[in-house]
Amino acid sequence: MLQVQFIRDHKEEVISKLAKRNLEVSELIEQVLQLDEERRATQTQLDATLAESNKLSKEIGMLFKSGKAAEANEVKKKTAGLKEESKELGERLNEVSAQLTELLYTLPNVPHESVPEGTTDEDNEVVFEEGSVPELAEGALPHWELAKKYDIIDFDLGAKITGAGFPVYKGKGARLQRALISYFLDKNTDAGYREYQVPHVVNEASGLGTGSLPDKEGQMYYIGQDDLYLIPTAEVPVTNFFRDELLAEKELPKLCTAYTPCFRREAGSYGAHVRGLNRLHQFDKVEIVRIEHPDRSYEALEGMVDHVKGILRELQLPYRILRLCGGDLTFASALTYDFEVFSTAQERWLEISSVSNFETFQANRMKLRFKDADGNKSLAHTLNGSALALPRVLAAILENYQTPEGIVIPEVLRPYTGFDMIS
RNA sequence: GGAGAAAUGGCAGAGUGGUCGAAUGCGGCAGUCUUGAAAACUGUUGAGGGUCACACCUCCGGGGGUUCGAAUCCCUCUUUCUCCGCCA
Repeated sequence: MLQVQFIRDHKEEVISKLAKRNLEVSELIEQVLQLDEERRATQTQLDATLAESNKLSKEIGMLFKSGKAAEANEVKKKTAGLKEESKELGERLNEVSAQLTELLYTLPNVPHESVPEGTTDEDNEVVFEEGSVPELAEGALPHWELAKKYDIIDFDLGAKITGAGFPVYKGKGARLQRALISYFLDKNTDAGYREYQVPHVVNEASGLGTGSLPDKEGQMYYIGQDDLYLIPTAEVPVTNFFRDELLAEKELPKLCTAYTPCFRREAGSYGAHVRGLNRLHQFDKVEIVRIEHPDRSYEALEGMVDHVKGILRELQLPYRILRLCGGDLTFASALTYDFEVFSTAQERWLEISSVSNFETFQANRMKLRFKDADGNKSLAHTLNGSALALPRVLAAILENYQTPEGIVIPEVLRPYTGFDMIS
């Protein structure tokens, strides 16, 4: 959520920068500013009314104490109107504030200046590319065929017990999955991230904090009976550790990593591009989250990008990095780098990580602040990234490492799998 | 799931209707003393809104109510603890 103060001070800048997201918000901004003014005016009126009745109450208290009951009762009469007035003003204030918040919730984050113009994923800017695409032998298969051939992932079994998009990993497939999780977590903790295991369901406040709620697309699974949401990513529980916190400046940065399953309804996405592991309702992901000082958040973002690079390099997968254009940027993000691996048998790029700086957007929603040595309080910056999302990495490994003899396990994973080949 | 108790500032912990944003202790910060440090002593130290700055307003788990006035009384929700039941 953008800060009202910021919108007030940088109105034109907000409008022109949001135009990068192909949004025309000048009217909305006017409404916001108008509501904000009304809110403050109402607050001032309410404060004055309350001040007056506080004064009278004290007077009554004094009179009663000194035994002047008659005079006290006389003063009492004066408070009736004030009470009515403050009640009305209070209701109006709540209403205006709610309207303002609702409007602010509809405004996405202001893109960073380096975000390229554009409307779709076609306009994303390739900023880096590395690794070579392996030459596959004749008869190379897509991962869903390989999964069947070696009996390591069972989509039908998952469909039977749950539904489409909930695969069952079997035998060496399950073991490889576990190996990847351990490997990623080790890489992250080696880089200074503290490991967490977190709940896989969150409450509404947490969803609002990261911008996952309001959930207009119905992306999250909702458990109505208990008013909880299945997490779409570990970002939600982990970032919300710090909701309503006032950190000391020296506590920054906070580096966290967590493995969780992720649940996404993905309503309306069907077709060839969602085959196999390409898009699932439940998948595993290891996430990294950072809470940063505003002065260092972009440095941190680049550091996260380098970190993910290092992992892909070790796995020896061909990958590229995209800087997302304004039209493709997610709601809360100011700047996002997507990582894609090349899946050889499908001959397409698969997104396996998304690394973003949210600046103060989430911090403002969740009141995540820090205090410097002089006692000044500021919103912190939040960042996160996948390191990494499992299923597509698995898909790429299966496809890129296939040989006529079987699937070769990447060197770095062998200590974790305990085998070097799936055949 | 049933019965009971509790939730106060960074922490501990007073406060049961009136000048309480809240005693006291610890912690933090600043100073005195000291070559330096510790100890001791002195001062200071919650958050949000609002203002050029004051004033002023709000906040004692969340929400609602009673009252001229609520940390204090009532209702409700959440969480924690104790006991019982169930259970990986």
